[in-house]
Amino acid sequence: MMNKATQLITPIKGQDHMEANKPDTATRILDVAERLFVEHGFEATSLRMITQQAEVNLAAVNYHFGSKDALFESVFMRRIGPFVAACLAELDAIEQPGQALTAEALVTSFVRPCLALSKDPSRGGALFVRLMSRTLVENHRLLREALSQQYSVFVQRYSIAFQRALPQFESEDIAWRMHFAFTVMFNAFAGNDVLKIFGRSQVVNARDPDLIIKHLVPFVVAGLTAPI
Amino acid sequence: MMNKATQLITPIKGQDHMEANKPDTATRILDVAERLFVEHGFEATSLRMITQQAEVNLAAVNYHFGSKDALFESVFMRRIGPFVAACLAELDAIEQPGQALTAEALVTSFVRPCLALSKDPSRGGALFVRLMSRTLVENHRLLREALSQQYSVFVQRYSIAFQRALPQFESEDIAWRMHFAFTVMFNAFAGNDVLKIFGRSQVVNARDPDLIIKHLVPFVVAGLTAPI
DNA sequence: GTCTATACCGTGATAGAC
DNA sequence: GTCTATCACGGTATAGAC
Repeated sequence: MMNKATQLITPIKGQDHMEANKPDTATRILDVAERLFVEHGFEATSLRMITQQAEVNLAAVNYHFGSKDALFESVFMRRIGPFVAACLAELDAIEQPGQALTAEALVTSFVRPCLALSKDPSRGGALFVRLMSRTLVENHRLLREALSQQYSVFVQRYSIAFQRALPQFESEDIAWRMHFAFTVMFNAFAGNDVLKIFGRSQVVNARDPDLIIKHLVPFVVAGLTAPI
Repeated sequence: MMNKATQLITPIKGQDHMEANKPDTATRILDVAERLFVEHGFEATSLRMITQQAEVNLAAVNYHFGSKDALFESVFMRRIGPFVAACLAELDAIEQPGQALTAEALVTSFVRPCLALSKDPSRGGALFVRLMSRTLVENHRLLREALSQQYSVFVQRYSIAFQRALPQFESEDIAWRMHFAFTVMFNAFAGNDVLKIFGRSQVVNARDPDLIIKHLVPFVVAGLTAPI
C-alpha cells in the first residue's frame, strides 16, 4: 500500500495526462472519486461506482488506499496542501511590518485563493472548493484528526493576524467573529443555499465565485469590524 | 401505514410520557431516531440501532414510516411546524404597521425562537435545533422537496420584511445578505466549529445558546446593514 | 391494524490465487 | 499489482401470526 506522506511530497497526480495514455491506477481512482464525492456526497458514492468509472478492479481501492475512508482522506489531502500554502503566502504579503493590517485585507487573503483555486482545474477547480468547504462545514468525521494536527498553522496565523487587525477587541470576541466569518465564507463556497430549501422567489446564484465574493466580502468585513 | 399529514395535525407525540408506561411504537421510534440522528448522523445510524434501543421490531420502522428516509422526514416534520409558527408569530409582533422595522428586530425574531426551542426538551430541545440547522445547512436531499413546498411562507415573509427594513438596498443585494445571514445563524446553532477542525488555541464554546446569540446578533446585523 | 421472523440484494472489507 | 470469491452488515420487502 502506498505511503500517505509520500503523496503530499511527490509531484501531484492527476489531470495532467494526455488522452489515450492513462494515468496510473491510484490517480485514476483519485480523479473519479473526487468528482463523484462532490456530485453525490461521500456516503452515496459506492466503491463500485468509483472503480467502474475509473476502469479498475474493486479491490484496487483497498490495495492503494486501505479503505473508503482513507480514499476520501487522500482525495482531500492531495489538494488541501497547496491551498493552505496559497493562503499563507497571501498573509505573508500583507503582514509586512510597519504596514497597516485591515480586516478587509485578511478576508481577501482567504477569499482570493478560493477564487483562484475554483478557476484552476489542474488543482481541483470549483469541484474541490465545494468539497473542501462542505467537508469543513459539516465537520466531517474523517478529517477531524487528519487535519487538526497538520494545519493548525492556518488558524494560528489568522488568529494572530486578526488580533493585530482588530486591536480594539478582546481575544474572545475576535475568536467568535473569526468563527462566524469563516463559517460564512466556507458555506458561501460550498454552494448550498440554506434558503432555497425553504423555497424562495428571489434566487441567488450561489455557484458563481465572482458574484459570491462581490457580496461576501462587505458582509464579512462589516461583521468582523462591527462595534461591540 | 400512518398518514403523514395526520402527524402534523394530531397532538404531537413524544416526551410527554410517564415512566413505566411506554409511549406507542411509532413515538418510541421517533424519539430514539431523533437522538441517534443528532449523535451519529443520518448515514451512520442504522435501523437496527434504532429499533434495538426503541425495543421494537426491525420491520416496525418500515411499517410505520415506510423507509429510513421517510423516518428522517417524520422526525424532522414533528418539530419544524411549531418552530416556524413561533418565528412567524414573532414577525407578526414586530411588523405592526406604522412601527419601525429594524434589521436587528428581524434577526432577533429568528434567533429568539431558536433559543426558546433549544431550552424546551418537550419540543426537541437543543438536540433538534442542531438537527434542524445541520439539515438545512447541508441541504439534505431528503428535505429538499418536503420542505420547499410547505414552508416557503417562512422565506417569503422574511424576504418582504427585510425589504421593508432595508429599503436603501436593491432586492438582489438583500437576497444575498439574507442568504449569508441565515447561513451564519443556522450554522451557529448547528454546533459545528469550522475552525476547530483546523486545530485552534482560542476555543469558542459553540454549544452554549446564550453565548452564541450574544456574539451572533451584532455580527449578523452589521453584515446586513453594511453600506454597499 | 399491529407486530414478527426471515429472506433479498447492495455495500465495504478481506483473504488468497496468480 | 491485480483479480476472484467470500464475508458481515446495511436497508428493504413480504408472508404470516395475533
